[in-house]
Amino acid sequence: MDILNLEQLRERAGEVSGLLKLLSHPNRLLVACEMMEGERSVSQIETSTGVKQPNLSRDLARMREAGLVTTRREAKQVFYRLADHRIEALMRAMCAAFASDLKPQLNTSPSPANDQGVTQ
Amino acid sequence: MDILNLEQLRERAGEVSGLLKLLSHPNRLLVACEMMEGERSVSQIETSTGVKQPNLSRDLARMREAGLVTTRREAKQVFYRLADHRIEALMRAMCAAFASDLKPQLNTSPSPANDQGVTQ
DNA sequence: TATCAATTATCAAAAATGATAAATGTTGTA
DNA sequence: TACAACATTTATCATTTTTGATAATTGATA
Repeated sequence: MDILNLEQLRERAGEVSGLLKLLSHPNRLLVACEMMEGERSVSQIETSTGVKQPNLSRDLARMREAGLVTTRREAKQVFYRLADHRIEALMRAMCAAFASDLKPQLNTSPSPANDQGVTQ
Repeated sequence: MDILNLEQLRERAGEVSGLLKLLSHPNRLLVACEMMEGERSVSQIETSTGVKQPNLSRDLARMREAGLVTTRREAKQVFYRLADHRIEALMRAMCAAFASDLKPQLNTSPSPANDQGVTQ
């Protein structure tokens, strides 16, 4: 028995795996990471990630429909952000999990040379 | 700037998204969840998840090749387990993120019936 | 060799991807 | 209003990948 027991996750396997699928592509993962720092317009995301706009828009639409992100329109621009605390928590957890063994920059091995304070 | 900055994740976006892709299918997600509780034989996983063996084996092979799980052979049976602490941490984080707003059964509400102390 | 456990091979159907073109919606301006 | 410019979305297509099912194969044990 772990944090979430299998039975519960079985019920939600489809839902959760659907969300994960949207994070399982380099472009969309970058997009989601970009939004960890706050809301971003489509143009901003296009510039920072290098994903071509039509494909980016389609990816954003999928993420929107899945409830991964929400939008806000301001004049011509549409701003995207991570939908809720669950998603933010997942992103942080992913970063924590996968950053930890790449470079010593996490709580596991305090590196003085690293100026990138990790908040968890 | 967040826990893992975008530049680092960009470098690893392919790698990480590749791992996520393997968790982004209901069957494989269930398989991974099953292994959160310890190593499991292919037959055990087949039984508990209901995934047909050939497809399960193929999925397990992909997870193996991606470094998500490792194996140990004992007589006729092959036992699978999550590869390392990163993966375990990711799974726990996912469960935490997605269980938290479903039912209060997380660290937020200590359940005495849970005998498997969670190490994070 | 017979049996059990697991893997590999094969195939058709479904879905995802990247590229390009066309169509929206919004704002400012004549 | 009409129109142009910008930001975003939708449509379309060929290619690749994934999927679920079935059959065949390998490996280990008695």
